[in-house]
Formats: sequence, C-alpha cells, structure tokens
Amino acid sequence: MSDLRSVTKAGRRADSILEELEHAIVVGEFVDGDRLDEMKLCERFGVSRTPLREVFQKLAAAGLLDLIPRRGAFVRHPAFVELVEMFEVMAELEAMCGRLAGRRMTQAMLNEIKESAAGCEAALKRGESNEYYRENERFHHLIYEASGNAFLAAEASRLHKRLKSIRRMQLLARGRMEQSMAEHRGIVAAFQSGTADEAAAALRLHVSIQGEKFNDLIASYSKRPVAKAV
Amino acid sequence: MSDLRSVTKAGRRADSILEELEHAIVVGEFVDGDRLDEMKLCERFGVSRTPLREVFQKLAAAGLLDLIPRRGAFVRHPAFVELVEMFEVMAELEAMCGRLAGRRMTQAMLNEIKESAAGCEAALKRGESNEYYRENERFHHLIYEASGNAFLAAEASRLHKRLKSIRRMQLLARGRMEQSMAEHRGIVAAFQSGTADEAAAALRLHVSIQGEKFNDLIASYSKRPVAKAV
DNA sequence: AAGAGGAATTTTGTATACAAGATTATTGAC
DNA sequence: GTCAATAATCTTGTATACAAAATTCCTCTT
Repeated sequence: MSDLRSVTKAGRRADSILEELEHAIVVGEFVDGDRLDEMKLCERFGVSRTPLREVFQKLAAAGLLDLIPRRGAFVRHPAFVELVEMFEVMAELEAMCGRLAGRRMTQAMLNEIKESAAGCEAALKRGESNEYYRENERFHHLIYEASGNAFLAAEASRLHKRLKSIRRMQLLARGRMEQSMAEHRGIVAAFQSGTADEAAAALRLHVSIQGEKFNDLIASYSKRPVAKAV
Repeated sequence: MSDLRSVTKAGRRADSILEELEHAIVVGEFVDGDRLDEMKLCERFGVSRTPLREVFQKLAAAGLLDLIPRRGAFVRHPAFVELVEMFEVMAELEAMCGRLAGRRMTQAMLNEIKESAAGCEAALKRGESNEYYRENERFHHLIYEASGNAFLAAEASRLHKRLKSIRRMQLLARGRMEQSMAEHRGIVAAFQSGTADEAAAALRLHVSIQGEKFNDLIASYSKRPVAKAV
C-alpha cells in the first residue's frame, strides 16, 4: 500500500484524479449513498482539498455525485428505473443522429462508417470483445458526427459515455456481440440504400435492444443491488 | 458604489453569485471571448477566489464558460449555428416528451396542462407578455413531467433553460404570442383527442417555429454580433 | 528601428489556516 | 435505564498564503 501511494503521489494531475475517482465510483468501489471522505481521498491522491473539491464539482455535474451543502459528497448510482429512462432517451438521440446523418452525410463519411463496421466484423470473427467494444464506440461516434449537428453529437456522446459501463457488460453476454453486429449491418444498409427514417428506426432499435438486454442482465443478477451491477 | 457593495456583501450566498454572474453573461455584460478577471469579480461579489472558482466550474459545466488551464475563464456565447443546432435538438426532445406524454399521462396531468393553457389564453387576452412567458414555461415543464421519464424531463428542462433568453426575446416580436398560443391549442387538442404521434408532431412544430423565428430575429439585427442578441 | 532574450509582474493552481455548521459523545435529570 | 441538553469533535465552506506558469515589459543586440 505504501508503494502504491508513492506511485499515486508521483505525477498525478487533476484530470487523472477525476478519471480515477470516476472509475472507482463506476466500478463499484463506492456504493450508492456512500459519503466520500475528503481527507481520505486527499491522502489517497496526494493532493489538498481544493483540487479534490473541484473534481467533486465535475463529478456532480456529470451526475455521479450529489453535493449536499454542509453535509458532503454522496455517490449516486442511477437506480434501475433511471437507467431504463436513460436508454429510452439514448435511443431517441441515436435515432435523431441517424435521421440527420441519413439526410446530410457525405459519401466520405459513409465510407468511414462502413470501414468502422468492417472493423467490428473483424473483431467479431476473432472473438475479441475488447476490440469489438472499441470499434463499436467509433462506429457510434461517427454517426453522431455525421448528423452534422455538433451540439447533438456532443449530447449523444455525453449520454453514451454515461451508459458505457453497462454497454461493456452486455458484450460479455452470450450471443450479444453477434446480435449487435447484425444490427450494425442493418444500420449500414439503411444508410447505404434506405431512407433517413429507416436509418433512424434501425438505430432506435439497436439502442432499445441494449436497454432490454440490460433489463435481462439485471434480472439475472436477481437479489444483487442494482448499484453493484453498474 | 460603496453602499452597493455593502448590500452585495450582506446576504450573498454562493448560489446567488452563480445566478448573478450567469445573468451578467446571458444579458451581454460580457461578450463572447471575454476573460473573467477573478480578482475583480471577487471584489464585486465580496467573496474570495475559492467560492468564485466553484461558480466558474458550474458555469463551465452549463456551457457558458470555457475554462482553459493556466489561462483563465472565457465567456462562451453560442454562435448562431450552435443555437440553430440547439433548437433542432430541443424540437426533438419536446416531441419525444409529447409522444410519451400522449401515451402515458393521466387525466389529472392533462387537466393541469389544459389549465396552464387556459392561463396562457388569459395572459394573451390581457396582453401581458411576462405573464404569458411564465405560464408558457409551466405549460412546457408540465409536458416534460407528463412524459413519465424523469431523466428526459431533466434533460429537456436543462436545454429549455439554456434557450430561455431567446424564447423571451421572441415573445416581443409582433404576433408571436398569438401564434404561440395557436400552437399550444393544437398541442392540447392532440393530447385530448389525437394520437401520441400527433402530439409529438405538434410539439416538434412548435419548437421548430421558434427556431425559425429566432432565425428571422437574428436576420433583423443584421450587422449586430450574435453574442449581443443572446 | 525591429526583434530576440530575459527579468519583472500578473494570474492561475494548490496548500494551508481559520470559521461556522453538523455530528457525536458525555453528563445530568427524570 | 432512557432521554435530553450541552459540550467536544469532526467536517465542510471560505479566506489567505504560497508556488508555478504565463504574460508583459524592458533591455540589449543586430
């Protein structure tokens, strides 16, 4: 532990503290409702309270913490219903990206998307779920960008990031990677030769299925508190 | 100025500093690209740099400031294209709220919405644009809530707030209040006796028109920099 | 005179110190 | 023994102090 701390102390900047604390929260080191002890975290990261509290602010803005005046910072894992709600919104945002992209994107953009889809295929064939995950990220972000609406792309990315950990878990579910890929093919086909509304529908479905699969996943964890699964 | 400062110093809490600074930015006291001087603002609000910097963080999270490391806080007014993009997303979010509300809302919720619409009618008859503005806010927020998706409602509210100042300006445009009211009637009618998709379409149109009217507004300002109009 | 280099000054980022509210523990009364 | 009140402790919020980076200004060289 002492050597770990020295490593921690070494070249740690504010950004990496944010990332590490965010990771710790998402990964479940802190469960829902836990109060974060400023002094303990100061020691852990080797910084004073000032920068740590700035990190708190950022995490609170991202929705990972509740900052209650004069009480402290409390971790806030989204409850099951909230996650379902988030997926519902995500489906609509992706559908919107798809509709706009279908109308606005250039051939070059479509080529890039097809290339990314091909990358997914390759990862799937090799059974590399990490690589698939990474290429899948790129696939979606390319579509966000292709919408031609930078604000929309940013909002979609933000929500996408918030649902990241769940998405990752899902790929481990048996058969999910194959199904995801099939959906990707449908999306590309819609872009290629379908209408904008078809592209929107394909993306909406793709995300909705993720939401449903997430539902299954939770159900299979049965008694386990939702917070842990996040 | 001295007495003003004493008033300032009196019961000023961090939240009110945020509001006042936000107001100052939105109202155009600071134009796009201005760097906010920490010390000057500390004096103005009668606080030290620590709480002021927390306010900076919050404003940056809301998109009103750019925090550039080792350089400072810069006001960031959305450019024209960005505002158009925001309206495009807002239209879709409101449409989604409308679609879900059309499917899920209770009679009690519909009654409340109708009551709010009636309030708008009353304000319109009396030509009270401020009252209309307030009741209009309520009308929209009720629809967000009626979607039954709390996350969506929060996101819609957030974006709605960001477009607030523009919405307010628009009501001053000749005939806009009447047109807005007519659109509201269409929305209520769709909820009352139409399909969920009709409600969605009515709301999408309502917001899209706002976006277009905003476009006209900007055009009428011609040479004036966009930042000022925000 | 114009530009490069460097010192002085400003400004940001972080640590620490202090004040005020919240929590916990202790003591006393019933 | 339990509850309440008050004191002690802890924690948060804010101010100040200090360190490091960036900017400005000056000087010196070509």
